[in-house]
Amino acid sequence: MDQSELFRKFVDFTAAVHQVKHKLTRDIKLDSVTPVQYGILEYVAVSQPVTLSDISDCQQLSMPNASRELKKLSELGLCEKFAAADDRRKQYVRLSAKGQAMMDEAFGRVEVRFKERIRGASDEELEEIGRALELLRSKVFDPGRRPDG
Amino acid sequence: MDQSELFRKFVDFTAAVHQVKHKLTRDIKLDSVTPVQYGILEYVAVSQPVTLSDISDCQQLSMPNASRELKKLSELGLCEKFAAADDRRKQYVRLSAKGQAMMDEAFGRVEVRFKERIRGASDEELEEIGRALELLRSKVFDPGRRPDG
DNA sequence: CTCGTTAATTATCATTTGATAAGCAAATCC
DNA sequence: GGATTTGCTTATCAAATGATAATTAACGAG
Repeated sequence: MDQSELFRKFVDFTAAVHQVKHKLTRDIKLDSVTPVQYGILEYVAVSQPVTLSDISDCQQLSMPNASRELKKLSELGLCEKFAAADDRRKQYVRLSAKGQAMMDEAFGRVEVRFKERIRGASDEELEEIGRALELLRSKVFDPGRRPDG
Repeated sequence: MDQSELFRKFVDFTAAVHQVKHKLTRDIKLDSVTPVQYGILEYVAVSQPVTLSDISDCQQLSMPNASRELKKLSELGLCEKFAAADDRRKQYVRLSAKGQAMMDEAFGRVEVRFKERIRGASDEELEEIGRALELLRSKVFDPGRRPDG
């Protein structure tokens, strides 16, 4: 397997991931929350607490736009901001109880679909899948990875 | 590894894939083409020839919106439509020479970045990565997969 | 202390995107 | 052969998103 062949697999794979993820989550996105906002909530849910800058970096939003969307989410009562102890410029963000409940419910529904999707896999296959996820995560899809790292 | 643990890995993994893909392609998207249009071009490039309906399904666009965006791409000289021989209602789409050249160039630039990213991996690791991609592709991320399939 | 930098906010604007209604021609069904 | 369905198109509207400039407050270096 040379690198170019691997690249073709990579392209194909990422397209498939994107499509499958979309299928699993399409009608999950609660009303009153736009797709971008849902992405933010998902990110906060997994990585909280995070700063505005984290959101901006990881969700590829400019700071002004991230700030705007977060303000809306706060107004909806789904997120809370609180000042960082160490640096008073920073705003940490976490889900409110309401936001947490909403995301728990959303993840729960996605989880059901995910399980349908892997239904029929043996224990051994599940192990295999888990190992493959971790392998790719560490060797290819580690967002922090720098070419010279 | 139980299914719920696997699900958590899955969520984490898809987020990472999304983020890495974005990093690899962010400033690739040529001017004069919007992100949605770039997505269409990428899809057509990989799967051509495709029908309007295929694009609508796979890029999650309504038919009217898919039609509109494709019209713009045609006007830019990046795509060509041609009637299907069997069914005169259908419109097949493929890249024009110009569009193909543009996508070749775009993929080429992404490929360079991808190779930087996996630089340092041994031949054996590349094999491993390739196998992992295929495994996940077939067992988890096959977009066509039906729960009862 | 001052200067430059960082984190975030507000305001504003253009563009992109999503959604809907209406229409047409070709295919399919009875 | 008339009704229905499919594949696509056009037009239009509202909403979401992206981009920019200007501002504030806090931090950090010298």
